[in-house]
Amino acid sequence: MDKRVRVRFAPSPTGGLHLGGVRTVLYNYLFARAHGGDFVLRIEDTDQTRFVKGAEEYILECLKWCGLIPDESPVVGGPYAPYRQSERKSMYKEYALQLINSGHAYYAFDTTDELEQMRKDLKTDEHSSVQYDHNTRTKMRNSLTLPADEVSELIAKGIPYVIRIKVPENQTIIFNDMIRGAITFDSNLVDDKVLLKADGMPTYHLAVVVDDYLMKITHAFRGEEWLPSAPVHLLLWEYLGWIGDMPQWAHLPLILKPDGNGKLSKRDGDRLGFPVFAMNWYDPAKDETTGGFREMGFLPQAFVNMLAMLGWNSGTEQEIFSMEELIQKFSIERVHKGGAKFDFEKAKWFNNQYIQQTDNITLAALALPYIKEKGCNPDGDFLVKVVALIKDRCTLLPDFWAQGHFFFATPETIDEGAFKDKWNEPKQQFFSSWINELNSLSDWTDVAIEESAVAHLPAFSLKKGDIMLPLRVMLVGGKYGPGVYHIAELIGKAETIARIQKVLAMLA
RNA sequence: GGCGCGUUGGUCAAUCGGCUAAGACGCCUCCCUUUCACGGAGGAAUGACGGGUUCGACUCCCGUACGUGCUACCA
Repeated sequence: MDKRVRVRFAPSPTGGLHLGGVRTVLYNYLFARAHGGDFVLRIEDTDQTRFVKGAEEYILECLKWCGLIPDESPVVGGPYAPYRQSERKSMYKEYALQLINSGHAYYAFDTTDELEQMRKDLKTDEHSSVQYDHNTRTKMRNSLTLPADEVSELIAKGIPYVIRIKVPENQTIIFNDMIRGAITFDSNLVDDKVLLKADGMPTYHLAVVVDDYLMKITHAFRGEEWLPSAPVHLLLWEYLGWIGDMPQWAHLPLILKPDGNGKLSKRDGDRLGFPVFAMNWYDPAKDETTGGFREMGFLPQAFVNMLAMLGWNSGTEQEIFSMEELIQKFSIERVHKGGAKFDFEKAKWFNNQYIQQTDNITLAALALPYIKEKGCNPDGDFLVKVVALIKDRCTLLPDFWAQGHFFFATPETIDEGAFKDKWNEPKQQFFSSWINELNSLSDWTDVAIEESAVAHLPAFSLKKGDIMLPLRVMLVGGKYGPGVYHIAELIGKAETIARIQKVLAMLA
């Protein structure tokens, strides 16, 4: 008896795909999969002035990267095509007209200037924002105030008009939100939203309702910023005679700035040094690129997992979930009501967790581009060994270079300061002498190298601890990295000796 | 200004009337490691505030404060 579950993600192609957007997709996707339903992607490109070329392709690519593939979309099509609202333009007017005929909508001929004037004139200290509603519509030029013949004359003459919804007076509009429960609005405070614009395109308000109906959407999840316009949508479902088919709503909490207040925006990312978009976004109009999580070195699984936990949790202590587990355990009812401040440190922690649980061969392939970018092209098996050794200190993919560059190339800079004040003659002599010993070492393993060093130390009255730091800096360039002898083993005999000699020469 | 939504440590958060208020991130201390990291052991909340209801409230109700969203022929 129950209808097949159908959900949708309906972005407008105006720019990069924001964290919050991806999370909305994710929750939609998880819900659809959990219920054996369909996940559709619908492009809401009704505002031609804000349309950005390439944005749609970018969104598709983001979804692909995240593994959130729609079942129906402008590219793969589907039974309810087209999936771009601009291509559905002709469908909307019919419904707007239907609303006019039933008395729930009307034509309005007010120009932008007239609207502005009205808002200015009626503005008071108490009401800083005046809306076009049951109160003001009687003072404007519309089919409610104008004689019928004049209205048809204006239309016949091609005078631009919009169609507005006629919001009823003194009604309480109630609807149930899957996350927030019952939400109540006073219809007197709801304005007569434009449904059909002068250019013939629908506004979001008409388009969502018509398309959700036509596409048989059963559950509509969207950002909390839509809550205030929900009563308009509700009224539309009712007036169009579709109320029985209205989807169940869930308004998702906002993702907020880590510091200060407000919604997280692209600017905050730039300012605080972390991405806000899923992938790099190039804005052709401004000729600038905004960084994304993908390019910063996040694994898509970690990114998705992190997003899932931002506003939802399973009620257990588990934080790491595979997509399959998320599908199984996610429930919209457990989504938080309050907005969450985005914490980039926690995001990085998720990535580190995924790096640790990824096998070294896969990891080597993921790290390789970042190493090639620096001009090195290590052998595959060698890279896998290096990855195994340094992965626990890597959080983002580029860290494989930062933490392992000395495996692929001789360090360019040497942090002499790290050991120079304790450098002395015996140490100088030890290293000069020891490299000869190393040269004849047949068993080149970390254990053998260490044994060789330990055996050679007493002759110079030195202890193991005396040479550890200098040796490390000689091989690595700084005070970091895995075990020194292990590094020596991996970079090989010739390179080890060469690096020691090089620094010795510098110090002489 | 109006309306909507929210409010548990710095952050994400568990708790759905019994709390000595989980856990994670981050931070700090110590251990391990003669590097760094990992790992291990610890440290830090008078549950925004004020009233109710109740044997008992972080949990329910009301008010206040604060935050946030909307208030376009943008979504």
